[in-house]
This record gives sequence, C-alpha cells and structure tokens, in this order.
Amino acid sequence: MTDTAPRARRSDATRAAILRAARERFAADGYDRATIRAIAADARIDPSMVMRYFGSKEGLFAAAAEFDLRLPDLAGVPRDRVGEALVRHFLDRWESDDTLVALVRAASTNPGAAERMRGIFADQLGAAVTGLGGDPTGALRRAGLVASQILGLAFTRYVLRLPPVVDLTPADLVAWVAPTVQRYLTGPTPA
Amino acid sequence: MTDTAPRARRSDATRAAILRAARERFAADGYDRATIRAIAADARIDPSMVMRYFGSKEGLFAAAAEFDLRLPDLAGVPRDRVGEALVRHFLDRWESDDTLVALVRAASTNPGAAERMRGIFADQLGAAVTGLGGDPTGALRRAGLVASQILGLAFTRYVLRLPPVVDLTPADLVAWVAPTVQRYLTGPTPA
DNA sequence: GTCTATAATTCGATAGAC
DNA sequence: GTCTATCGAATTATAGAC
Repeated sequence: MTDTAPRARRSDATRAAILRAARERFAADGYDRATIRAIAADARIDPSMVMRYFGSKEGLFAAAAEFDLRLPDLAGVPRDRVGEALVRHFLDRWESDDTLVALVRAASTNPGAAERMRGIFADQLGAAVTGLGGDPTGALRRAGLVASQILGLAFTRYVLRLPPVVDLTPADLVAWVAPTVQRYLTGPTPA
Repeated sequence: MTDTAPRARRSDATRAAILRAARERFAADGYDRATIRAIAADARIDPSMVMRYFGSKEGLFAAAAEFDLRLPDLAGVPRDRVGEALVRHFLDRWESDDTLVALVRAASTNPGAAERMRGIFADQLGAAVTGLGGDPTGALRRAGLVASQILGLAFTRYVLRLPPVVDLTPADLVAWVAPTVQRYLTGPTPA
C-alpha cells in the first residue's frame, strides 16, 4: 500500500531541508556570500541536488524568499492602536522567521531581491494601509513611511546589530516605536 | 624649481581618483560585487595600482569608508527643533555624498563595514545626543532609536528605492520624519 | 535520485619588466 | 610609478556514471 493523495514523495523532505538551510545562510551571509556549496553542506546533501531542484542560485533564492507578512486585518483593530498592533506583529514575525532578515540583507546587493522586497511592502503593507480608509495615494505614502521605520528597526537590530537597539526588549521597542507608526498611519498630513 | 611644502605628488591625484571610484562602486554594488577591476576601470588606471596604494580590497574599503557625519552641535539648536535639524542634516549629507550609502550597503554583508558603521553611529551620533543632557545610558538608547529611523529612511530611499519614499521631496520627508526623531530625542520615556 | 568529475568564469593578489 | 602576465582559489553550472 502506497501513500495516497498529495503523495508525500521522499524528495519533499530534501527540498524542505534545502530551503531551510538556504534561508539561514541567506539571512546570515547575504546573497553573494551564501554559496550553494555551503547551503548543501548544511542540508547534508550534494550541491548538485540544489541545482536539480531549483535550477540556479537565483531560482533557489526566489523559492526561499517567498514570504507572506501575514498582516492582521487593521480594520478589526481599534483605530488608535493600529500602530502598536503593526509593530508588535512585525517583531513577532522577525523573531520567529529568518526569511525577512534574509531579504533585507540580500536586497542590499541583489536587484532581484530588492524587487521582491518592494513588491512585498507595496502589495501587502500597501493593501493593509489602504484598508484603513483615506485616499489611496496618501495610503501608499503612509505605507512607505511605515516601511522606513519598520525596516530601519530590522536593519539596526538584526543586520547591523547596533547595541542599544539590540538591548531593548520587544516590549520596550513597541512602547517607543508604536507612536511613530501610529502617526504615520492615522496622523494629520503635515503642512 | 620644484614644489614646496606638502609636495603635491603626482600619485595623489591617482589616489584620489581611486577613492572616488571606489565610493561610487561600493555604494552602487555593495562590498562583494564591487570588484577592484571595475573600480580601476572607472578610475582609468590599472588594477594593480589599487593593490599598490591600498594593499588589499579590505584596505581600500577602509580608506573609502572613512566618514564624518559632521553633525551640528545640537546644543546650539532650539530644543524643540533638534529633530528637524537632524533629519535635514542627514538628508543633505546623503544627497551630496555616496559614502554613507556605500556603508549601508556594505554593512549588510561585510562584518568590517558593519563594525565601522556601529562605531560611527555610536560615537558620533551618541556624542551629539549625549550633549543634549539627561543620563548617558538613556542618551545612547535615544541615539539608537534615532538611528533606526534615520537608517531606515536611508535604506528605503537610497538602497531599496521604495517608490513612495523616493517620490517624497526632502522637505516632505523632514515634515513627516522630524517629529519622530524629536520624540526619540526629547520625548518622555514610555512606561 | 544521488553523486563524481569537471567545465567555464571570475576574482584577489603577486612577480617582474620597463 | 605604471603596466603585462599570470597564479591559485573559489564559484556556478553541466555532463554523465551508477
């Protein structure tokens, strides 16, 4: 008796191991320094398998950098707490998943990674902010400002590892940064 | 009759040309993708000259990434406008000099560049913020928060080139972001 | 499906002529 | 001081045996 339905092939485990190792290496070393050889070694498989499954290094990165921000529906959050909800959500997401850090690092030097990141923040964050109402153009601008603070937090804390930012607890960070995001989202447009 | 005093040697021009080309390449491509060969081609000199003058690629980067933020003395600024002064200063600095963008890109993948950047922000920005008074520990934390917003702005505008952030004028950016920096600098410590 | 062997580039760095 | 020539290492990617 063989497996039924989605047919859990043996290769799926290999594929998953490669992706897991790839995300870690891309997050730790960036796109250029993360080599297929090192990723394969981490995953305990042969380097040629990576090529077989993903075609090229670009293809591997594209598969490893698939990412859903899983943003909460901001319409279901009290309007004066959307900033807090967003900051808390992002911190949770980062502390538990390397993928976004890998994207930040890779986007610094790899045009494809940068394009993917622009897409993620324009589409997913842009849509969430547009859901708050207001004119769509202003919403995109507000989303961009939110991205500037959120990504700056990610850069200083997880990539640059600036000591004062690393030392703050997630709760402290929320307390300091949430008002910033709140104002970008719902504050008045400055003169 | 020969030159007197500091003796403007012919090689100084070559040296300066190399550094200028290096800053551009490091800013555009990051540390790994910026090759000595490409930098030498931009500077219209032979690749081996780079090695002769700077010893190694690391040595070249160290020389090219020398950077002074030239922060204004915040003690001479009205206390309710220090945020505006800082944001305006950083924007001016970025729009006229590639070096800091080169550092942001390089710091993503190169440990030496990251260390240098931590030093710049801890020492120079840290000192400027400490000059505002208050306890030193709190000042470093406030400086770190300012760095998170300032570097996030640099990352989204100059590295990632996120359209909504690129499209804003410097004046608009100051109007939006200055209140954030002002609060990090002089606002109350959150509960 | 998995691995060995290797092709084809590209890079940083060195040696040495002029 | 400047350039030619090249070494040695590392990389992605391919061809093909088992």
